Amino acid sequence: MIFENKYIQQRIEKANALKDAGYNPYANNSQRNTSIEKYLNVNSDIAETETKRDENRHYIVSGRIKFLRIMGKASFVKIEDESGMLQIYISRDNLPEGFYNTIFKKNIEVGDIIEVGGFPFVTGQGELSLHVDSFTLLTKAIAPLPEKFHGITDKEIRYRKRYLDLIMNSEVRKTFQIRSRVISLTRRFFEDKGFLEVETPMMHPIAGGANAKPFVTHHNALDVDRFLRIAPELYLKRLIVGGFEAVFEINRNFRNEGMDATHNPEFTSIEFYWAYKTYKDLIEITKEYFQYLFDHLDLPTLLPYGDLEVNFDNFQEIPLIESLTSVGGVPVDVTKDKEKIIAYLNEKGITVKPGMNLGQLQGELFDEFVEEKLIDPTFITDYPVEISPLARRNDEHPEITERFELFIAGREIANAFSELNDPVDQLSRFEGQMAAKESGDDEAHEMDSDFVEALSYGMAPTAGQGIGIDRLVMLLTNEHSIRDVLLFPAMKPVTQETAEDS
RNA sequence: GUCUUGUUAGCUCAGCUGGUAGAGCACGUCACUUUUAAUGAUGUGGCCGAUGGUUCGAAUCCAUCACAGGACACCA
Repeated sequence: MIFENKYIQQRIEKANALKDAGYNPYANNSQRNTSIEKYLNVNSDIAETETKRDENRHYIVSGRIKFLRIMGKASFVKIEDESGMLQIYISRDNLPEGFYNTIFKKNIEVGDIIEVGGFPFVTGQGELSLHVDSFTLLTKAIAPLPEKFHGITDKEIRYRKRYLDLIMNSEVRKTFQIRSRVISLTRRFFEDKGFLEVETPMMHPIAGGANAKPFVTHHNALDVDRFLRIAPELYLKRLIVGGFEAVFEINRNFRNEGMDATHNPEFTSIEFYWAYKTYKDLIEITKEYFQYLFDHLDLPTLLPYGDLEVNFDNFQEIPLIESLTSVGGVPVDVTKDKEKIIAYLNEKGITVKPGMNLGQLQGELFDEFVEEKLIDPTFITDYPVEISPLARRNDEHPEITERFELFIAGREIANAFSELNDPVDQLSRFEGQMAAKESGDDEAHEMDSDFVEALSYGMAPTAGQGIGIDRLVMLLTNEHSIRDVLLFPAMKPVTQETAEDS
């Protein structure tokens, strides 16, 4: 039985006592006329007055009781709404006869949501407060809140019961407010640039656009399996074929893989595609985008991240092969030779899967020796074609692609390239991926012949980019686990749940 | 998936080399009309994550399992 806990029983009894006394413990007649933040702002002048009070002003505020200090015939209570915390002063003689002793002191407690009216005054300790002359219980909380000083620190409870985390930790609310603003600003930035926001399918017949294992579901009416999308890329490019010249989509992707500090099975990205542009233009718009975010979020461009400090005025641009040497310290002659790379990696105690090609090995070197050293924002450009199945080849150097990934604080934030629009090349790249899949790479890209057919009608030269919103928010809020920027991160069910459900 | 550390009251945590459980907050009762984690007095509260084992005796030792945190692997 869910309410068998004795503290909950006790509070249910209080709710019943209130009902018996004619007070609805779940009243629905809120008269609130200001937020706590506004109240504190509007009345900040009271401190300057001689009496430190103004009985001619009157406000009604609402909030959850966070602290309750009862001192005989008067009490101080701290209530919190979304905007902030306010101290209210309640004295017996300012409320109806008997209310203070028999209702307030007996049946109101921390966690309850109340509404009070009164006038502003400043206490002897100098705190702007509300002198209460009317008191209404709006919602009785029958479950006791966690301890008032330490709050709730158990990460498991914080993630599983995010509502408790939000009640107890106001800075958590702040993180999610920033997240919301980042998404809103991102939308506005691209709209202002003339991009059109579109919605493409979340359920795909072929899971394409990235290398990842998909979630599978079944469509009964058609009796076909569908894959939750791993990326919207191939649909957005179909729209470019259709004649839209600048589109973007902000939404969830799903990948059926491991979970850790930077991976959640569902995550949010923005992908945008821009016709008649190249990856060089994307570098410029990306810098502009970050500038825009920092301006509107009012963040310092020298941003702390854990022990690191990231300088957002210092965007770097380094070709991947060059970075292996200049950042990773790998000798130049090693970076261009398959056998030497394998020998070099082995020497460093790293074993590689047999049959890797030069591009994959260069990627391996990058992951191993470069990625974590890229602290200030760095565009790594010119990726090997073998590890870029959807990117356009460089006209002069067909073994590399017109692509970049943006790294910040040692982590990949964005992936972008001039799109491959040669349908014959695209077909053969898919075939190469098929071959890789045959030889055991179960995350190789699926053949999508409908997409190849779309390209065959002609896609204007286009540049496209994806940005991981969760990781971006982590960076901007100095959070180090993706779970701290997801309101409801994925969790394993606890045993009891599964037993009851089955 | 591997390694590692946790899981004790509603919450935050003690509990040493095995001898039937402790604190603070919260809650109950009493006192208190300017407090700031209010204070003082007093009391209630526990299947010590689950299941087995060792033992006269297990919160404590061992094994298995579950969940979580961290690290690694995987995820270009």
